[in-house]
Amino acid sequence: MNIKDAALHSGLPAKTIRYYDEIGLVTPPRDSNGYRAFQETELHQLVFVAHARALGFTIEDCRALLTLYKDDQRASADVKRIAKEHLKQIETKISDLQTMRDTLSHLIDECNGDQRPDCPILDNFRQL
Amino acid sequence: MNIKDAALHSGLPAKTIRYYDEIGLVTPPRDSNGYRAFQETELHQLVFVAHARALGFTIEDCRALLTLYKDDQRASADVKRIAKEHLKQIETKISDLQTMRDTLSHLIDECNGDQRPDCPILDNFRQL
DNA sequence: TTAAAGTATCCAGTTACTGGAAGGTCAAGA
DNA sequence: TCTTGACCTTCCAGTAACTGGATACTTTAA
Repeated sequence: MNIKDAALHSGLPAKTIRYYDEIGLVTPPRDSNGYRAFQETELHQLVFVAHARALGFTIEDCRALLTLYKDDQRASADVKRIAKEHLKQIETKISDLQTMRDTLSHLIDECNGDQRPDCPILDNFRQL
Repeated sequence: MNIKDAALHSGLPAKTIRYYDEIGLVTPPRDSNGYRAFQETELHQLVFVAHARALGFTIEDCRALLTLYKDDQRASADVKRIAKEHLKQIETKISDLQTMRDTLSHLIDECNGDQRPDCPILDNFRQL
C-alpha cells in the first residue's frame, strides 16, 4: 500500500507519515522503486500514533507507547504510568488556561469597546 | 538602565528582551558602547508585553496591542476585539483539553496497572 | 505517447524563545 | 596599573512537530 492510501487509512497527512518515517517512529519497508510499502503492521502503528497524538501525547511518548504496544511482555503498569504523567500535564494546562480565561474575560467585560481610548485591558497591562 | 536591571524590573529573562529587540517589538536606544539603554518608555513596554504574554497573547498580538497602547487616539473597541478573539481561542483550547482529559482519565481508570500485558489504553489506541 | 497523478528527497519556515561560544566593556580591589 | 570577574554584545544552533515548496523520478490512464 502506497503512502496516499496509508494516509487515507490513518487519517494522517502523507507529509506527516513521511516525517514519522524520517524520525524512525513508523518505518515501512520500501519497494524496489523506492516507494514506501505499508504493511498491516505499519498501518496499525500509524492508527495507534494518530490516536495517541490526538490525546496530546508527545512524539517521544508515542515512541515509548509504541514500544510497549509491540511488546507482548509489557506490564500495563508501564503504560498507565506514562498516561498518568500525561494526564497530569493536561490538567496543569487546563488550569493555567482557565486562569487566563477568567482574567481576560473579566477585563473584556470591563472594557466599553467604543471609540474612546480609555481601556481597562490596556490599563491592566500597563501596571508595574 | 542596562539589560540586567530591565530584566529584573520586567521579570523577563535578558535573553528574551534581546529577542524582543531583535524582532522589533521593544527597541531600546543604545549607549555609545553598544549597550542597550532602557528608558522609562521601554520598561513600560516590557512590562506590558510580559503581562500580555502571561495571558497567552502571541507576539503578533502583543505587537498590535503595543501599537494601540502607544496610540492616544486608539478606540477601545480595537483592543476589545483582539482580546475577544484571543479569549475564543483560549476557550477552544480548554475545551479540547477537557475532552482529552476525560477520555484519557477514563482509559486510565480502566487499566489495572499491574505486571500483566492487558491494557485498555493500548487497546483503545489500536482500534481502527 | 504523453499528460496527469503520485512518489521521492531536501531545504526552509513556523513559534517564541533558550543555550552556548567568542569576544568587547566596565568597575573594583591589590 | 593590572587584573579579575561580572557585565554586555552578536551569532549560531536547537527545541516540537510538522508544513510548504522546489525539483525530479515513476506509474498509470487516455
